[in-house]
Amino acid sequence: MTKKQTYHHGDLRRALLDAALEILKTKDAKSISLREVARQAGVSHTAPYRHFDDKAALLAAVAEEGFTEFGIYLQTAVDQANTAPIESLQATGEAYVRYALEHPTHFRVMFGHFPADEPTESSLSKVSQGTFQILVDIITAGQATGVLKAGDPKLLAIGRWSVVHGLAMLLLDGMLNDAKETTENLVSVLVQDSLTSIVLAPEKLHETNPAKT
Amino acid sequence: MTKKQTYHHGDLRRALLDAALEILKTKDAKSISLREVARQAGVSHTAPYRHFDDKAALLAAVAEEGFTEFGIYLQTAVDQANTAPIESLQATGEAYVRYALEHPTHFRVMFGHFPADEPTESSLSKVSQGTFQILVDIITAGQATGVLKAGDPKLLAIGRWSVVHGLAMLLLDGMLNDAKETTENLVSVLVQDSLTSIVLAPEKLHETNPAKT
DNA sequence: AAGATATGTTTACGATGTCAACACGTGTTC
DNA sequence: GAACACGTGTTGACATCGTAAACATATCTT
Repeated sequence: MTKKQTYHHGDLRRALLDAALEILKTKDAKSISLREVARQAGVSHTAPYRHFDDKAALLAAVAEEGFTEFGIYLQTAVDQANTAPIESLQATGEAYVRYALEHPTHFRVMFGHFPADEPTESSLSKVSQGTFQILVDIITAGQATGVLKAGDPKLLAIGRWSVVHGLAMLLLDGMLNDAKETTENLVSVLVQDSLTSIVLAPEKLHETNPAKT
Repeated sequence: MTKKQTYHHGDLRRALLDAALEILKTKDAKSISLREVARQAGVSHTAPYRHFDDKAALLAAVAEEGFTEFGIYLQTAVDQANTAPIESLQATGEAYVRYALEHPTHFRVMFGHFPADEPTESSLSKVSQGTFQILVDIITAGQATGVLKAGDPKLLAIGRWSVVHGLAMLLLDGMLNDAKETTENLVSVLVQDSLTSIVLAPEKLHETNPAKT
């Protein structure tokens, strides 16, 4: 008997999130159902209501976990890259898109459940802000060492964010299916290209191994 | 009697699309229901099936119309702008985001219903390809006159596309709600900034009224 | 005029999100 | 340790949804 046959589950909230993640491996975010999540977790179809206000709240929690994981993913990319801001930006940019492509359904849940006009105070948006901060920090550092151009770091970060987010979305939506290049190449080239708009010495960008002059 | 009380509707397909568009003014794309569309059009709830395979097909048709309208919107922006490629790119970029913000629900339907891996042969993707072509043409022209840098125009277009699409999406998702700037300013500045990566003489970019030298 | 076909309706089914009422364990208090 | 409140899970119900089948009516073809 592997199951603990208690009436109470122990940590149903956790189990429901896991169940949702499991289902997201197979199904689209919009075709997922609360009842299916409950079924997957082995509980009755209304049990989730003891832990989440409604279906949207469950998905918001899934999204929040996604952002946390996503943040770690990006931070890892930064840590593994050269400490130079340019390489960091390149690495985070590629990692951003890679994550989206590796976790397409989760990624969509993450970005599909924000109320565009409400005050952004939820813990969800706090977490996503944290992820965004990674970018801001790199840029601030790059400006300090004079590698990146001056300007409001937040604004510049939004610019970087837009590029990779747009690219990720277009790829997820299959809009770029008939591009000749490998997706990997496409991403690498476009991210590098876009860096031109923030780097002070663009001519260095296209050296594969940027050497000091 | 304003209604033509015929049993047959006349152009129910059209009416259903209009009904869907009408509902999209109020409701989110994911919470729209086929039955509600039928109700709005004043027909029974299964009537739509005489014109669309299923709900997804109806939404795909809505998306297709969106892309057509979107294409006209962008083309208008191009036509009204200076013929110079840089101004055209700036204008299309801003128009892209503006359209998304003015028609948020429609925009989401447009980009929310592509199967990411299937062969892109639907008439929907044909239309969206056409919209994309506007960008490619501008870039090709700009390269011919030596204003824009060399390189595969399609690739460069994807780069432009990514920026504005990402920006639009992030704005729609409310991820940039606490930016200090006006949305309008934000878009204008970021689009202009991003143009650096494709223009040959970036120093000219920041003149408000670029004069011939 | 007659049959074929296109277009709309009625009815029905299973699935879904959510609510209300109920049942069971666990913790708290005397 | 008994009584009880509360947290957590279940059952049952309801309106709504997407969709299929059977049916009805209008229009087109000949």
